[in-house]
Amino acid sequence: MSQEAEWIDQFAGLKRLPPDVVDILMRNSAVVSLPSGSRIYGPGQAPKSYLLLLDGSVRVQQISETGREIVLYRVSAGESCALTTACLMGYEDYPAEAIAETDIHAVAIPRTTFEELIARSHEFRRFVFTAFSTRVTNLFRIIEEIAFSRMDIRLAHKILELSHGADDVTSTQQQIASELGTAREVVSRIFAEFQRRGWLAVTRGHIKINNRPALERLASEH
Amino acid sequence: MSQEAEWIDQFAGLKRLPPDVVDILMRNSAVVSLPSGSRIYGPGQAPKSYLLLLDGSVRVQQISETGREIVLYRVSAGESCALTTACLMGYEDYPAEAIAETDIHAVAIPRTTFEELIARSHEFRRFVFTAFSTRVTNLFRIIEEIAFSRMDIRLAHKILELSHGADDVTSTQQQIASELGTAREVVSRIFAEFQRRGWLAVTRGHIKINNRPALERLASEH
DNA sequence: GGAAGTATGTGACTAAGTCACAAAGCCGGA
DNA sequence: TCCGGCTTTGTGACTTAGTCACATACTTCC
Repeated sequence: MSQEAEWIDQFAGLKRLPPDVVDILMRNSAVVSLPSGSRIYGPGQAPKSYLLLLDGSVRVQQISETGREIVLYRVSAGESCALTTACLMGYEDYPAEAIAETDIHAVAIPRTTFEELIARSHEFRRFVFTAFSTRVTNLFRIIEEIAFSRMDIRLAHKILELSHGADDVTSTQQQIASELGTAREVVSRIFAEFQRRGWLAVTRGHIKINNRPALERLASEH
Repeated sequence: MSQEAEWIDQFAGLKRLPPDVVDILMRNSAVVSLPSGSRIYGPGQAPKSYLLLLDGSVRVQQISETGREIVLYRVSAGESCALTTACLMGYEDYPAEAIAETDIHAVAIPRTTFEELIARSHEFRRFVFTAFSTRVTNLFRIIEEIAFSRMDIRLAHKILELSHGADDVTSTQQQIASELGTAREVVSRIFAEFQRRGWLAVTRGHIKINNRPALERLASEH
């Protein structure tokens, strides 16, 4: 129980749950582990429980018939698979694919327990709906980006995002292309231009940022 | 009250609500009317209540800085503004814009009542989450289309959708371009090609379908 | 009938995606 | 250590999509 009391602290939105609700949550949830690379949900693999991620990272993406991919969002430690849950509750098939990017630990809440928590607790509702709206807002942003933004701007943005403030990014061009839903050749050509300008140094599987302000300036153009 | 009892029948998912829940719903909701063209939500104009559309049609769209638009989805009579509501409950700003396409009548449920209904009724939760997952599924489909589909295929698809089974569509090329998030010139050129093939006849503000099977064949190429 | 406003067509150009293939880097085994 | 196979990256040639500028055509209404 003390171990369980620990995990709940990872979720800011759940800290204020009343004790009886915490009790229901604890009794009916389980901590699960999955190895890196496992497919958590996908078409024909409907979600069965609400997941709260304790550790690791989950990538949610769509794959086209021609094999091109686009990353819709990531679920990180301390977050929940909010949209999946909507599909779970609406009994709809989940049309995207969720892949564990690292080994992960998560709390699994069965559908019936999830419903009970929703019914009982204002705080839990708030937690769930806030997660929803964050994801939906983010999806809207992605649609806007794909439809209206230039690829060089999106790429500058993505490199800065992947760098986490450091100057080195370890990723292949194909992986970055998949993040953005474009073709590898396009990434290669834009990188060539960025290198020509002295903003980056690109080697196999690796990008070094040499002029962060320039990238930030370009990224902010949208 | 009999008038109110009528509107609830328009929503298949609400028919089985228990009487006490119906009572709460009736006491705390109001039927509102808005003229065609009114902006219902938008950035800086946060939703204040959950809307159930009785009559008319609402277009939810995004507008880029350069003025290009894209339609995300429509809310029709008998449906709810599900995504908006998530933002309402999550207290996040709604990043898209909802416009009444026709004069509309809708039932407005205040946030606090909405929460009470969610807490009390399994059927109401089911109704809300089903609407939610339908919208999210649809957003995923749009992202896939924008990112991976050819414009001629998307355009064929859209014309068939706008035709509602008839052979005439009344719409300007600019309106169709906005639906698809592309530029008017692109629509004009693809129409030129469709006309060359004898599939369409295009006049000012009007499209006549002359070869529906051909359009369907192209649209189904996905 | 003409003016103003709206809608459509088109050329020239840039950006992005596709296809085919070459070249370079990496890794493991002989 | 060197070689072969695999992965990653680069590039030319081409198609598709979006942008900009402007011409032309249709409508409406005075």
